[in-house]
Amino acid sequence: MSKRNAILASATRLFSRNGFQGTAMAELSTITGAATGTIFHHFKNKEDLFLQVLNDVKESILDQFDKHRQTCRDRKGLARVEGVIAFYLQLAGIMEDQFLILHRHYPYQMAETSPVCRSYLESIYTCLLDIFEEGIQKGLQDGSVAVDSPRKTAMVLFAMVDGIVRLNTYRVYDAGTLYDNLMIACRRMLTGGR
Amino acid sequence: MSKRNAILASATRLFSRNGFQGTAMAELSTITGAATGTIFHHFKNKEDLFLQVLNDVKESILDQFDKHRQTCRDRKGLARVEGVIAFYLQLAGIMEDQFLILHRHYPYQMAETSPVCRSYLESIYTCLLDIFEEGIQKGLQDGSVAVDSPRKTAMVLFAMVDGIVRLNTYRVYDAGTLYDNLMIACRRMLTGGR
DNA sequence: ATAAAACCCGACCGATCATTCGGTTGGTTA
DNA sequence: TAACCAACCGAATGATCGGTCGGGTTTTAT
Repeated sequence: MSKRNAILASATRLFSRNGFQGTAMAELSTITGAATGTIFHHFKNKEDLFLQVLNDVKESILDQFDKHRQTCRDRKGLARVEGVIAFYLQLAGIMEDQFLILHRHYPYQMAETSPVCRSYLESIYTCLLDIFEEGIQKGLQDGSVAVDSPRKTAMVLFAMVDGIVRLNTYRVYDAGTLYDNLMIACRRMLTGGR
Repeated sequence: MSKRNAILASATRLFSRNGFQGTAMAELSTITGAATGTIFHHFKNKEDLFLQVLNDVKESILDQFDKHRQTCRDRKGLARVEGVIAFYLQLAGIMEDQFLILHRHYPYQMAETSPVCRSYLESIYTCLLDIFEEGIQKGLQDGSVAVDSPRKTAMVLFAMVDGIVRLNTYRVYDAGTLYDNLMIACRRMLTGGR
């Protein structure tokens, strides 16, 4: 692995675990074995490094969901949405650091002044909401789903799943034991019972 | 207002907006007009100050919900839960800073080493979940709610509402327009249609 | 009135921070 | 061979950080 990529990988872990302000360039230097000068050779400053990390996060998440989207083309709408939720929970476990960064404040704060940052976040959330909505739309056609506003329902659904992931990483409660209840809740929300 | 309380109030705002590491004692000193020596006279260090802030957050939130609990004694279970959600959304708007602190990473990180911090967080979440569960239990008795596990349903419900509050403060999307959909989702989750 | 206690001040300290800079290396091109 | 360049290094820098300290002022109790 090139030094640049090693820096990027370690930065992802440090930023997600300790936050932006909580991550020292000196620590990153120690961990990666790269001199501080090397880090600033590859990235013009700390913010730039963070942006590159966020870009990687965006690309890997979008990539994963693009792949997943193709595995459930033929399913019914409701089953598709359920599949997306299961995949989201699974991915949040595998790509813990990437999801953790999205649960921190810094990117959203940065987004208010940096259009690039904002566009990365928008890409991610738009993609996720689109996938949820896609499943709902399909469900409306095949009759497995009955809701008023597909987009808004997708938003509420996403808030629920993401909320559980967040409370899980913060150790407020254990998401594993909630899986079944989450699925039941999802089904009820989308079908209105029956 | 005493200097101590002025410091506490400003610290709440700074910690919530800029985070723990992002808040400088010098800035707090400037804003409150208290010398840094004065701040450290009242609070033994930055962490202690944060704990006091968190304690205040806990007490004010618990206080608000205790008051609210008494205004809906006679309502049916389902209506009670809906009332709690509406109250939660309203409160998250009014007490923005307090809720924002609970959406930051720092308290949960601190909770892993500080039992005091952990107990504050536990008090808050236990109280909130209890209120949700209470409504669900009542609903099971009066027939307005039909679910399997009241506690777990309360967790999923809370994750949904809190998730929306979070995505709202991060400006990912606007919670105001989702109010109706949220309520519908809640009702479906609890009744299973019908 | 007076002593004690509590409150308040801001200059100061050592540590740590992000960032810079002068210089070395190894591979590529002319 | 000579010139070049991107990758790499780490000591040095100035700013900023949390926290201390010695001394002053106000409040309280007796």
